[in-house]
Amino acid sequence: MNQFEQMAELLLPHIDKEPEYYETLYPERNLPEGARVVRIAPSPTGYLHLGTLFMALVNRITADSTGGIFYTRIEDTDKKREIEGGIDDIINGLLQFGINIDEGYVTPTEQQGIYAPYKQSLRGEIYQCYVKKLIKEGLAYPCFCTAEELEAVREKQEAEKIRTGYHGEYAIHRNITFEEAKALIDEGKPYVVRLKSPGSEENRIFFDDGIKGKIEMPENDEDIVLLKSDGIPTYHFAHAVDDHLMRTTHVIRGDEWISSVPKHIQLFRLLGFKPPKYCHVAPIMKLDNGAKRKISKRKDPEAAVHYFAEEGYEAKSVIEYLMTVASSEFEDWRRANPDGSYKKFKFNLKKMSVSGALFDNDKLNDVSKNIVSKMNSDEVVEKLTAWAKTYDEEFYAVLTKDLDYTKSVFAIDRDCPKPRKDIAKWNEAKQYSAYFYNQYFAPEREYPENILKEDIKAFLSEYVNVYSDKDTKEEWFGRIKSLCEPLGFAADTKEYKANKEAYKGSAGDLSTILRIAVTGRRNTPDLWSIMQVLGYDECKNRILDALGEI
RNA sequence: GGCCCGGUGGUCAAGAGGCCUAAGACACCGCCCUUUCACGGCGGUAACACGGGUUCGAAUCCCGUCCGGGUCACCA
Repeated sequence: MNQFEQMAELLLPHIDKEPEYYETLYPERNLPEGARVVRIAPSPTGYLHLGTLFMALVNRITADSTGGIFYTRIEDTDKKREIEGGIDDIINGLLQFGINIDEGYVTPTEQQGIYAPYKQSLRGEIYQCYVKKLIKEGLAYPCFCTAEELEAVREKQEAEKIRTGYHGEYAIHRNITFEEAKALIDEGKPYVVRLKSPGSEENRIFFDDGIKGKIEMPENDEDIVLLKSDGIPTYHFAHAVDDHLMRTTHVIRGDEWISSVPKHIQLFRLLGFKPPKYCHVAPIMKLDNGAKRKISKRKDPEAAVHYFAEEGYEAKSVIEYLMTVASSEFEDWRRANPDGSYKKFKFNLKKMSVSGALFDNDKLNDVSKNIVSKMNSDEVVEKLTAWAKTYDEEFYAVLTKDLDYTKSVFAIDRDCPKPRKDIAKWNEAKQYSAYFYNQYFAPEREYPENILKEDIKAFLSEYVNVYSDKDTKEEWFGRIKSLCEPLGFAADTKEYKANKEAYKGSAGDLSTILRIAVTGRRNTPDLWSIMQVLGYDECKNRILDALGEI
């Protein structure tokens, strides 16, 4: 045994498998030409985040567009930051947004696929096997530096204005001998295993990013950590081993990773793996006091995807919006395919924006209003009550007290060719429908200023006598018209516009008065429908009530 | 600071040297439709960061400046 082989046995005596074992255990995939194998590799350090959802979506549609595979892999290599329930939240969250998973953690508890396990904490021996190989080849070594020592080196480098990091002559343990290592280990000193980087800053590496195009960078010369002192791999190393063994073809991830690509490519080469195609996606940004910045879990409520559910956005709306961000071609496609599933859209990574888009709430609302407007009233009530049940119990009780009534409320101006678009999210529904429920009906009747109080009073008191809930819409409006002339109002709008001086107002003004009397608002859907839903007694009471106020 | 990436209306963006007198969508404004509000239709305001090149011709190619963003861990 040479020095390196001795070192390998010293550090990883329990590893008895050769890489070939895993190469055959996890064979190449048999997929049609062009099929892309992609993945999302979340770490359970927090709740499902908008950025993660977006990344999952982009991966999902990449797989869908190429007949490939989308899998999940849990990167739980950081014990310190892990939170309880993190996996559940992320996987369930994706599922709730309709992002189905082909392989890996298909549900929070169920793994699927032959490349299992899909959780890094369960793959320790695999990583160690490859590390052992590297050590044997003299490409990795133990480093016994403490955090303090590393810090001291960095300060020195900063003082001397040298590039910081564990490289070259600053890589203290780079040439450690077997004997030295053994002595330190016998003393019980903790250590990490580092890569003995053969790279040089003088060399350039090139790669063709699937989104950003050609990128050139200095080669990696840092002796990066492969195995942490607890024997768990770092992201870099786990990425190389897992994405190779799981036969990932395209690594689609946030562009904060771009600067690590030289490390990753080096790792793949040294390990004898073919690097995947890297596709770096720009993050979703947020405007903060005039400055653009990456959307942050800590500062922005909409960063945690829970926010959208709480507000009452349909998962579909959020996805639809994210699709418009993912591809500028999507909206055109949507116009051509108004009812098709977004999954049918032929997504092209190259068309993605290279710089981060600002999260646009107006746009989300617009997209969402369109989606809600396409729902029929049954669907609206079903979704709305489901939302209210968990986020607004009181409203839920009000809505479900008489479900048929609620359905008729939300059927107004809806099950028709030109449905209204005034609800983007369910938490707006209470305000929208308040005057239909006496619990919430608190009218502040403000009549148009150009109409005299006495005319309002006269009209309302006349109207209450002729009002019938048996009228068709035409008959109903006919009654309002018939009250016009006697009160000095124009029955015909065109006539009124042509000859305003001759009248106190028009039929439109009178129906506005009625509207205000009945609903307390000036802006409502079709008044006749509203009065039909409210019913004769209620309408009459409200009109009388309004009359009493004047 | 080093290394990367980027900069077209308020926002998202189309744009690959002449089709650009620069699309489209959101937002905003106006008009039409109309019993209100919406919906719908029509129209409008508004942009190639700046400076040098290259070229007959530049939003597009090159250089510089400025401005944004990312990254420099035993985090991912």
